[in-house]
Amino acid sequence: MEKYNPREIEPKWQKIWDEPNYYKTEIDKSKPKYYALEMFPYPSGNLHMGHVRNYSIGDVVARYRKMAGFNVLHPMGFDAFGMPAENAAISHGVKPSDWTFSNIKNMIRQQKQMGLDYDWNREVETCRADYYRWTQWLFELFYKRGLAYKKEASVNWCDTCGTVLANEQVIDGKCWRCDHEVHKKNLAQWFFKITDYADELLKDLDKLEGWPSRVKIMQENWIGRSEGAEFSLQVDGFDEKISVYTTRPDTIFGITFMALAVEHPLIEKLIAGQPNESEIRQFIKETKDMSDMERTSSESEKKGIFTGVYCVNPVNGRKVPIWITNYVLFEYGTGAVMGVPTHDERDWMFATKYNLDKILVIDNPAAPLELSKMDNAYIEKGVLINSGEFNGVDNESAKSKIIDWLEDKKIGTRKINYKLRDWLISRQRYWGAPIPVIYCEKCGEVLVPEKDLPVELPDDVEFKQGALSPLSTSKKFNECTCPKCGGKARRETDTMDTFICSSWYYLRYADPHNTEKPFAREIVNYWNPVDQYIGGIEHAILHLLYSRFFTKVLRDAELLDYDEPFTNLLTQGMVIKDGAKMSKSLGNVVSPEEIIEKYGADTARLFILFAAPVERDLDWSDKGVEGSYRFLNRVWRILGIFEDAIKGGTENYDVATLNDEEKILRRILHKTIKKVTEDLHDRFAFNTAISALMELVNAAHNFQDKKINPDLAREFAKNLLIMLAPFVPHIAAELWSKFFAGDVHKQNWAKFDEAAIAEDTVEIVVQINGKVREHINVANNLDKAALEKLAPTLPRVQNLIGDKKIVKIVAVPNKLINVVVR
RNA sequence: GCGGGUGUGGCGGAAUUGGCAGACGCGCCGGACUUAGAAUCCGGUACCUUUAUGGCGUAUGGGUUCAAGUCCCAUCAUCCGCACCA
Repeated sequence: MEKYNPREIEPKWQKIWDEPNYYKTEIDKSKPKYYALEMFPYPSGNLHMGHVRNYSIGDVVARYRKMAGFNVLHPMGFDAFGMPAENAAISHGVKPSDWTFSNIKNMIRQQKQMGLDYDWNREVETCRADYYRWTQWLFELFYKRGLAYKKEASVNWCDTCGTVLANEQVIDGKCWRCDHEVHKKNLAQWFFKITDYADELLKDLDKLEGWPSRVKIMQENWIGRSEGAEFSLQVDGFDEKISVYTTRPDTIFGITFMALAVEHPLIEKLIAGQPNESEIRQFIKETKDMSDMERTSSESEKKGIFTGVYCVNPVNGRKVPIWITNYVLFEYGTGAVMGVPTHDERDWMFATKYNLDKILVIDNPAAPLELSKMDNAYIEKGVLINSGEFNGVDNESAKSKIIDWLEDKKIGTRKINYKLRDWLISRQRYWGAPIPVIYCEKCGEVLVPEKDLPVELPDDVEFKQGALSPLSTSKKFNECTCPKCGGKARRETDTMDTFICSSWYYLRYADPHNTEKPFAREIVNYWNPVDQYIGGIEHAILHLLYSRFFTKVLRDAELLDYDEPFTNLLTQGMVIKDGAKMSKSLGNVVSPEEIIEKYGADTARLFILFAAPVERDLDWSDKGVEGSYRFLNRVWRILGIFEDAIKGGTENYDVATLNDEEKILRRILHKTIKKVTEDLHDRFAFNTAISALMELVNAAHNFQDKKINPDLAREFAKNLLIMLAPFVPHIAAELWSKFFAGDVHKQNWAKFDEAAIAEDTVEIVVQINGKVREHINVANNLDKAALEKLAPTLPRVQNLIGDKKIVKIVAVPNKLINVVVR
């Protein structure tokens, strides 16, 4: 047989697979369906190793499931709107669409070079009008359901990107894309009301058994549900109340001051005419000028200023001073906080700094507290004191009792709060889906009628760094007539956050050419939800939370009939080299295309799947790649050695004719089938599946200088190639074509023969006091009682025991015997 | 600070349900083939010692158990997420 030459065979098979309908997927109710999906990429222009890892994992899953009898949907597409295309326009004068489409073309070429089994008939590109038409349609659906609204708010603004950002897209006070500091701006913006679904998004995390708990915990924290009470304090001398939210109603009798966020709307009224008004205004200004990072860091010093006004604690009538502070967040709760220094660390620090009163309301029954000796807030459990009729109640049960009492007396109410904010979806950018809204002087805000969708992106726009939305520079885009009254109107010039485009693409794959609606309900109900979603952990909140939200809204709109979009989620680890993530600045980038050129796609795939478990970070090793290449050569060579035998073998043969050595090989073969099947089907343990295949090939090497039974050789080759097919599709297809008819990728998955695995005798371990002292061969499945009887008769055991006494014998069939002596 | 993960040879990793620690691969050492090299093939490779029916060993210290990498408690290291959310 000729030498293994991936450069020749890989393009050969890729050409065959590229024929229009080779991977075409259709609904087939005779088989269980399986939807395997990798997160679609942003078309940056080139695949990186992270993509290679992602797609290699997905390809094994999809190819294996196909062979195992599932009707598999495995599509690919591009998350094609976004800033970089626009930056290319700004700096190189290239049209964003040209830049994007040429990048997509190159990435598809690279994906095909990897031998991935996508159904390209279903490809979606979110920047195409036939896709964003439906993104706009979905926006209108949200609008009609009261889930899209425009309001003026303090929002995150990134100067470098020249646009606003959602809370989820601000990481440590910095922009998720360009890493520049973000600051607050007051702007009228579009929001999606994700908070309406906060409770369900939280509760349904329990349904996601197939998700890593890490991701679920991150989402749980992000949603940030808390239970508490809301009540108001009357402002002394004003006809105003200050509403506060607290999770510690048990400390309500300990309020000694009131703390307001600098943005609190009541402040203007309170400070007008106060002697230190200008000083107060100065403090507010300074605080507002601080960066978000500084302001929200728990490290920063707590500062405040007294308004000169008091309010009244409704539970005990105590008059407490109202302060304006830098540590109360306007966005959360009511923007006002009750100050209980004795039982809250922040309040303690604040009260200490400004010499405010402190009242103990919870005592430690084990070691009674003395205020004068405390240098910290007491935040442990305890019993209420100084709390009227609640004295003596333990603080945990007091929480609920006090809320009941507040409700009874109509002072306050039980309240659930979330950290989750509504999703800010408008972007002052060009390369995105235009928000389909028209502003009419008479009729106000009007949706573009469905029949007029899509609102297409114009091309007479100017791209300038930092300028406002480029769409506002397009005359033909801006000027329009009102769909209601026909009068002069103008269009919304903001586009949608690209995370909206990616919140529903996995639905479009199911029905990608539908021109009547985004997708047909029954088709989506067949293919979706996604059975196995695969991607990076960086989307733990962003994309994965938004998609869950979309799914629930679409379900309520009766467009689909399930609750969660992704049944199982696999978060792959990063590809690192020399201890760091591959990056241009570190100069440790390995180009997938170079590796494929040198060793072939099969080697690249094999290495990346073998080198580490999928969830863990993968250390790139050039030597390791060579090892994978070596293995494929070994496979090629051993089948070459067996060539005549394989061709001369038959498929149904009498196993009894095999000699002992051949029986051992056959046993290893069937054990391997069992192991690989388990590793692929329920564990995604690709690394151990591959190591089992390596062991099998090593075992076959015993026959390199010997004659091998042709029937066994054929059985071996057939099953080996079937098992290799999902991992290394090209070499498997090529070798298969040399020995067998048909297409290896359309074979049924290998089945193991339980009888072949069973052994007559098994080796078990004999321990004395837990230490291995002897290995013996006994009949397979020899029972406990027999093993217990056997142990003391062994000469070695008798020798070692000497005159010590046997206290106990523990026997585990097919495993071990432990003789306990004293 | 809170929450979560991880810690096993020179390296990547295996041990799935508490049952022979180190599978498989890399590297290294030795051998075969070769004029020689490459490639390939075969063998060895945790550590220690008195070299064998030996001891010791899975971050550290303790515990449970006939038996612990695996379970429990504490500590250390490291990575990730959140972080003034009242």
